[in-house]
Amino acid sequence: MTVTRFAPSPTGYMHIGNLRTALYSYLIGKHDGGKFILRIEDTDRERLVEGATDVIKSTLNMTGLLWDEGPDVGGDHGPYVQSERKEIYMEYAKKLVEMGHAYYCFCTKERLEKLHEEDAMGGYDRHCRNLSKEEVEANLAAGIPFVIRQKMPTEGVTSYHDEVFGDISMNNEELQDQILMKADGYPTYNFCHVIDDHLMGVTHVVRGSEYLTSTPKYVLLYDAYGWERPTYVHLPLLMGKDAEGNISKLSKRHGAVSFQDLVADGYLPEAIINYISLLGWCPKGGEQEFFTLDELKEAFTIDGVSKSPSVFDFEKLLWFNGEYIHKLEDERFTELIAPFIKVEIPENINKTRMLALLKTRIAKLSEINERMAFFITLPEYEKELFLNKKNKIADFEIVKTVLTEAKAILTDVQSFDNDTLFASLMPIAEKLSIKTGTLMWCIRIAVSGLTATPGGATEIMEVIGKEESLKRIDLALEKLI
RNA sequence: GGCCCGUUGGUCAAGCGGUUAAGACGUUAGCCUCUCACGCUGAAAACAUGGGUUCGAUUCCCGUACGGGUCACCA
Repeated sequence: MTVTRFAPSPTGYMHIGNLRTALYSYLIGKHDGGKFILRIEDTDRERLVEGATDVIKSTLNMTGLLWDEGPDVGGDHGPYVQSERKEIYMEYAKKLVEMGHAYYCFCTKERLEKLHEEDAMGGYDRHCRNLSKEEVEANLAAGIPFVIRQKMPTEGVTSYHDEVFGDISMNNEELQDQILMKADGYPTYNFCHVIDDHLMGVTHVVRGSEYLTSTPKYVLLYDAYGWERPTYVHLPLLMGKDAEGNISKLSKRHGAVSFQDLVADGYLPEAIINYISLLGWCPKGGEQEFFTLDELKEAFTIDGVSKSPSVFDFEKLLWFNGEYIHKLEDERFTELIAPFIKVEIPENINKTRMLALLKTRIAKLSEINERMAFFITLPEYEKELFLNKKNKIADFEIVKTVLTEAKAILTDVQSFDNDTLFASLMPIAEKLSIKTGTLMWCIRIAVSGLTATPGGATEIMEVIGKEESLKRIDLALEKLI
């Protein structure tokens, strides 16, 4: 059975690139009915951010990436928070020392810093690699702080297979004797993720391609313990493009790049998931572009994952988001939009009708206030707004006539709904021998103060009601005098 | 700098030796229409580059250029 995991470290917000990794990992796990594990990698005690784990969990919950094992839900391989597994790592590290694949290192930070100053790319000089057993015992007994380092082979080549990138080989001389256990007794990522992945039965390691060149070191660890290597699936990076057109790893300088930023800006989780699923992956045939999470589970295969990095395109996300919003049930839309509405909606406004008009015209929820403002307050406008070449309105006489006629009719209209309004006003066009467009153009501007509006004149009047409509027409008439 | 990886329109991308090189976003010209939006019909726009291999390379191999990643007591 396929078992995948998402193993973030709780250091802050949920980066969109991280979310994509979680998504792909989830999809690979679930594609053929396997398991998806959530593991919290909190071994860096200095970078811990309070509440970050909750952000991770809520993001996963909101997007539907539910984990089968992990915090809150438990499982047979817990605990799923690395800080609670501390003893396990030390035990395995010591075992590795005994087997001759790791060693104690007593070098001070100062010495290491000096080494770095002398040669920034030189790495550790393996000073403690060949300490005698007696020296080690003595140092340990004296309580000198230590770390445990992996003993890398100094020659030869280490190779592994990656499902996306193919075969990767590294000369062993490139490999550093990396630290497995830190002086504070916590393991490094380089070590504990291997232990955990093995212990938790992870079959597919899915992560960003920044790990491509360090994976040989991990593979060596599996080999040292005599464990079966997992299947590696490295994902291409997510990039961003800045104002100057430069492309680099997606980061804050490119805008809102955390899941919660996007949600706060009015993007729907489903739209975000749909969009990022297509960033670096393409379904067989490459045609379908709308996917629910279930459809993604069905369609997702590793051979559709791309090797080259992709640039995150906010324009296209916006388009996706608009599509998702437009397809929302009115009721659901009303529910979702509520927290974004920052103003009091007056009594006269038919909120249901207004939201229905707006729903199909906004691309993200945060646009709502700006888009509905004219319903609530008539914008300031000059009478010249009525002039329009296409409708052959060159002077204000026709506008005045139309509005006067309209006013007379509207005063007597009982039911102020769109159909009735339209039917009642149409005779004016006939009487004056003007086109529907011309007729409505005059009225629409009078009741909206805008040349482009969501919905037509009669729809707007339905929203703002009889009293307000007449008031706005009167105001227009005054302007025209 | 060493090592690793990548390179199809502005962006996401299909393609897996022979194609008029799909599709989507964006841009743009129209149509529709009660303006806008939707929808519909079009348009412009791409195989980084030089060598091979082959009857034939966008596709396979090598070099070059460009881009990215990585070399931490961070993950």
